[in-house]
Amino acid sequence: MQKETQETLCSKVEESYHIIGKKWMGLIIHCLMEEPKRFGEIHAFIPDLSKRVLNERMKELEECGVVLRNVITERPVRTEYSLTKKGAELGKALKAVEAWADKWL
Amino acid sequence: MQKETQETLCSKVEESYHIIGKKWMGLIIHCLMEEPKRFGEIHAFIPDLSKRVLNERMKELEECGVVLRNVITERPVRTEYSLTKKGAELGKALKAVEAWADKWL
DNA sequence: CCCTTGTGGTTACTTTATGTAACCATATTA
DNA sequence: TAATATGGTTACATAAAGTAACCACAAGGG
Repeated sequence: MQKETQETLCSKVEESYHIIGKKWMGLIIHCLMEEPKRFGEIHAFIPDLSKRVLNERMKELEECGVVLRNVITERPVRTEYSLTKKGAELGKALKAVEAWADKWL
Repeated sequence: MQKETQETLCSKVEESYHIIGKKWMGLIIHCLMEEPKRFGEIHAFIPDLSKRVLNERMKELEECGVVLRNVITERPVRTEYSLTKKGAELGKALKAVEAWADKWL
């Protein structure tokens, strides 16, 4: 028998876990916190993350407004990714998780 | 050319994102924050999460000390999952993410 | 002119993770 | 005797991620 107080899931909460619950998302946001970075720099920072998936993640982060993509039209073309305000605040929230990690892991 | 300040990834940070970066992890911890719950209750709370994966996630959470499994030897056998101290503190950290979600999503 | 370099991708294919539905063991109840 | 309830487990299908080769572009060297 279920409890009477049938809790229900807040869609915002659900959506946030859908974002940070994807593989590599946390680390990507973490590595953009200090300063904007180029594609290759992120890739160098997280070597186990393939270019294919990194590109996919960056598109997702751009689409949900966490990251801004700035294509620099020099040659060779460079792309710089930076956190938006929204993204920077997500990064700050994730610092709580990192503090937990530092204490417990 | 890479920057001189070659940042390197803290393994604790990496590990924490390896935990919360798995599908459903955040929601499972979220739903255990109020009170301990049984297998079926978690499953009812997150209907799209299959029993197969839920069971797998609970084993992982138990193994990394975030969750405690308590098998109640009544019939039918019931299993109650509760957050450990470590898990409760992770939950508190995740509240920062949920607050972000509430503001930005 | 052709060849190599560096960037940020993309492609085709393999491997891993997750979803799905059926099944199981146990005891209680109808 | 059959159905119910719990917390799983199993075999198989689909989706996500890993891997390595490739591409476009211009710059620079020979």
